[in-house]
Amino acid sequence: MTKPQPNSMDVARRAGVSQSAVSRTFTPGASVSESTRAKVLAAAEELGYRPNVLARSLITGRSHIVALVVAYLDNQFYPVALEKFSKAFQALGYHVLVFMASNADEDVENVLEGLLDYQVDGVIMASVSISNRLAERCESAGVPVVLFNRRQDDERLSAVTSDNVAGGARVADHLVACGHRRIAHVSGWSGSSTGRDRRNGFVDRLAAHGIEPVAILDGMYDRDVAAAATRTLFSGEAASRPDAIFVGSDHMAFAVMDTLRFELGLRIPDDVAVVGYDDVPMAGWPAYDLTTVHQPADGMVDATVETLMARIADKTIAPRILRIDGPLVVRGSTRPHPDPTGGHSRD
Amino acid sequence: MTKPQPNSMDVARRAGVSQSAVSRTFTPGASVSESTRAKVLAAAEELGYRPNVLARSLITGRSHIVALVVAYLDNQFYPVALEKFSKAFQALGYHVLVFMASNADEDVENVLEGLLDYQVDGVIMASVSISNRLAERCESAGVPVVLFNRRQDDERLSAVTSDNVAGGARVADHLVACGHRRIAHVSGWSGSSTGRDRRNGFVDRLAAHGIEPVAILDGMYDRDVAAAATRTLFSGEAASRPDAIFVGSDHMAFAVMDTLRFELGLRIPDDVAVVGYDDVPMAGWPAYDLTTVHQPADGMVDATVETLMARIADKTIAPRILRIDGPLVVRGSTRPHPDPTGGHSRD
DNA sequence: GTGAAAGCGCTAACAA
DNA sequence: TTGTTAGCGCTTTCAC
Repeated sequence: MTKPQPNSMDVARRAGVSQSAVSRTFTPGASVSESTRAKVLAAAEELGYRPNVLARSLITGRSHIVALVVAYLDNQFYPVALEKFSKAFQALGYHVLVFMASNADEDVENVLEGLLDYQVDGVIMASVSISNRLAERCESAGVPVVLFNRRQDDERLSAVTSDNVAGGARVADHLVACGHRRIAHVSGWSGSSTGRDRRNGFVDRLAAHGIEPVAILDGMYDRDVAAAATRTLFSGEAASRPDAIFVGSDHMAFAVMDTLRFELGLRIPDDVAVVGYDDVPMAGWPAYDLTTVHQPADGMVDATVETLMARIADKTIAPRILRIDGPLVVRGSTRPHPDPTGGHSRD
Repeated sequence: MTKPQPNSMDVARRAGVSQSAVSRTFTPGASVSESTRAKVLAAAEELGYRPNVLARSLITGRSHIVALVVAYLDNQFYPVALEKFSKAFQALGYHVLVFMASNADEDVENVLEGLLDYQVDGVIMASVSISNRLAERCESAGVPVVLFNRRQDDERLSAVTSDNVAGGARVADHLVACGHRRIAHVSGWSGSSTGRDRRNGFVDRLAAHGIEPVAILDGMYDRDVAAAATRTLFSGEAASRPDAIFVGSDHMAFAVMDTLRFELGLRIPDDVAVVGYDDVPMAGWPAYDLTTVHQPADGMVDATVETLMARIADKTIAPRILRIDGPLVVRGSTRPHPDPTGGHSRD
């Protein structure tokens, strides 16, 4: 049952050629005559031979393995991205090795060691919560890194995000256009660039409309924290309560909506409007029907893959920082005000 | 910036010992004196040396890589499982290489080749839709396989599932106890063992109660198909419409509920009761509050990991087929009938 | 175009 | 306990 895997020498013997002829047959750019190539292929087929990628990587220095570092998969945006990443890399002859990591310093070390141990050709950091040091240490060890859905102030690191500042601004415009004036924000983790950019874009544009948010609470990208924040928003005087909430991610927005409807008994959008960020598939499900900023996962993944592959091919090229814009998708969790109090328009 | 990674020879020179001493220091069971060990560790630390896992695997025949083959990550059960798998393997010094695969024959070949190319130590098939042949060919190539959340009639393959037959039966009991008599089933893909087992357990137990389902439609584990099935169920005469639906997975159940509420204008559970299967986190969210059969993901993952590791350690051990039972979690999508027509009880 | 030979970084006998 | 010596399976000069 357990046939030992044949190696290139077995194939060479069977084909009546040298071992290097076998290697050449399986090396894309190498020079082999059609006849030997045919003999080798035939022998390989009969024996069920496939070159050992690991052995090859020893000599070429390319493992054809890419690491994906991610903190959690609760937020549907990440599994969706993971699926796309895996398919994209598979099509390029690469494969994705998964590393789960929290913020803990200990984790950072373990993950780093793992990355280096497996000689990964590149790293995608899809987590918002992993320490910055990790990316820097990978780069300084010669392993290209691309940050996905986050960026750092460090300009030496490649990063692909949506245009979070513009997205936040777009939400502000929309809520104002809907006639809202008492607006709250349950933000993404303020330790993450993504959370900060969305908040800043939102708050600044609100200010341009002459509006200050009634409250800004950090939702930590966590359902429970976001739910608690929602309760806080509605615990005070009636006058201080928001009539619209911008939530820093769809994942949290669902928790906010659940709390609003089922715990506080409020109607969406009649009593409170809600806007999210990401446009994960679930946002389009009728149960939520959430107005949200679309993050173009396809485009972001493609850009990330391309950037990483370029840096793998040539480590000397300059890092890229890409911002891929996405539209606001208006759904049923917000409703244009029939008679906007202030008549503010979008520009 | 790009320091070349040091190798064991560099460390040996620096520590003033032989290269094998370095190897021994990093090989758990090897015999090294405390003094050389200390010297090696110091030198390694200074140089930032870590053994190359790939080179090691060439000689040991263990890559410390496990493949996870999966078809899609839409169904929340799979990302949750993936996260647990990755963490569990990381704790054991293994890592997960992801392979996305559809049913297509072409995919089966590509995935198989990928698995063999990377010399993975073991394979977890978490997909319900990948061809049976793949698992068999891995095993016959000497790569241990464990099926996750599915099984095959082939007794030579290890498999870990929940007790799908018992789970289906439990749903039948519950719906009957709730007083329902016009019961429909939107099943999981009938090409999958999981889909068939749940259906059979359900239908057989219903029969024991003297009830025949009003309809059984294959939902293919797909939201759109399940939604279409729901429309079909309610397209006929009022008398032929179900007052309860058992759906073969939570993922489909959400689509069924959305269709029921927002397209057909029906109330759950008043007009129609709905039961799912899996108990993914979302099933507990108030927006759905879905009665469902709990699949113990933790237990299933642990059992799968353990089974796979055992077979990696000793390929001659017999395959295990494990069924891990989970309870029915009753939530708001079903309601006990105040006055059950037939007075059927659960046993 | 082809084979011989050297080595990628490591582990595992084998002597010492 | 230690160093020396063979490889693991492959790619890549280098002569031919």
